[in-house]
Amino acid sequence: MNPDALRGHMDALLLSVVEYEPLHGYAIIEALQERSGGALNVPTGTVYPALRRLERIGHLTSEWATVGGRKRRTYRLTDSGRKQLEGERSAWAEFANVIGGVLQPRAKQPEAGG
Amino acid sequence: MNPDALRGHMDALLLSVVEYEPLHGYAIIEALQERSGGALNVPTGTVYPALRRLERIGHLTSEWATVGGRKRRTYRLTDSGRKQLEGERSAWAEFANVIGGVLQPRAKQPEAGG
DNA sequence: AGACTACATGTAGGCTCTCTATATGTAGGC
DNA sequence: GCCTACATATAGAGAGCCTACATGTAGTCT
Repeated sequence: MNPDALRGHMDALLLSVVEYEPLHGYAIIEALQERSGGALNVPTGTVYPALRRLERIGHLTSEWATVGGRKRRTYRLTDSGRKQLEGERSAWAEFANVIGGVLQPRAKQPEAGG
Repeated sequence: MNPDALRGHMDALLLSVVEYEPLHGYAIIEALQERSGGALNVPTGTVYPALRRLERIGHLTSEWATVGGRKRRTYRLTDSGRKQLEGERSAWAEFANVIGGVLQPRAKQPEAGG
C-alpha cells in the first residue's frame, strides 16, 4: 500500500475503528490490520501523533489506564468526532466515486477519417 | 474536495486522461473537470509540475506544438506509463476496497452481560 | 543472568507532494 | 486600454506520513 495514498484518509480510518469501542493506540493499529485483512500496516510513528492531533482538535478524548502492569492511553470518540466521522464517510463515498469514475477505462476514441 | 485526499492518486488521474489521446496541460485540467462532473478542480501549480515529474520518470513524453498562435506542450503516454497506469488502476481498486471496508459502519458490539 | 519477543507510547527529522501566489505571454471582445 | 480565456512555469509554504530512535514493562527461553 503506497503510503501517500493514505494522506487525508487517516483521520477517517482512526475515527472509524473507535466508533463503538474505545481503544488504545496499539489496539487501534491491530484493529486496522484486522479490518483490512492485513493490508493496512500503519506504523506507530503515524498513529500516535495522529491520535494526539485528533484529540487536540476535539474529535477524541483520552484517558490513561493500567492493564497487566502496562500503561495504556485509551481514546474515545467525542460528539464532534462522531460528526466528523459522518462527514468523512460521505467525503470518502464522493471521493471514491469521482476517482473511480475518472480512472474508469474508456473505449478508444474513434479517429477522424478512420 | 480535500486536497490531501488527492495525494498519491494524482499520477493515476493524469495518466488516465491521456491514455487514448495525447493532451496538453491545460486540456488535461479541463478533461479532469469534465470527467469528474466538476468535482476535480486541480490548479495549474499542481498539474504542470506533476506532468514534468511523470515525464522525468519516463511515464510520459512531450512535444511542443503551436496552435492558433499559442504554444502547447502535448503529453503522450509511454509504454512504461501504460504499465504504470495498469498498476495504478489495480492499486486504486485495492485501496478503495480496503478503505471502504474499514470505514464501513459496524453493528454496535454487544456488551458483556448486557 | 542475559537475550529476546510482545506489548505500549512517544518524538525528531526527513521527504514528498499539493497548493497558493506570482510571472510571463498570445488572442480576441468591448 | 482593459478584461477574459488560453497556456505554461516556478518559488515557497504547508501538511502529514514515514523512518529511526528512545523508553519502559512482562514473559519466555536458555
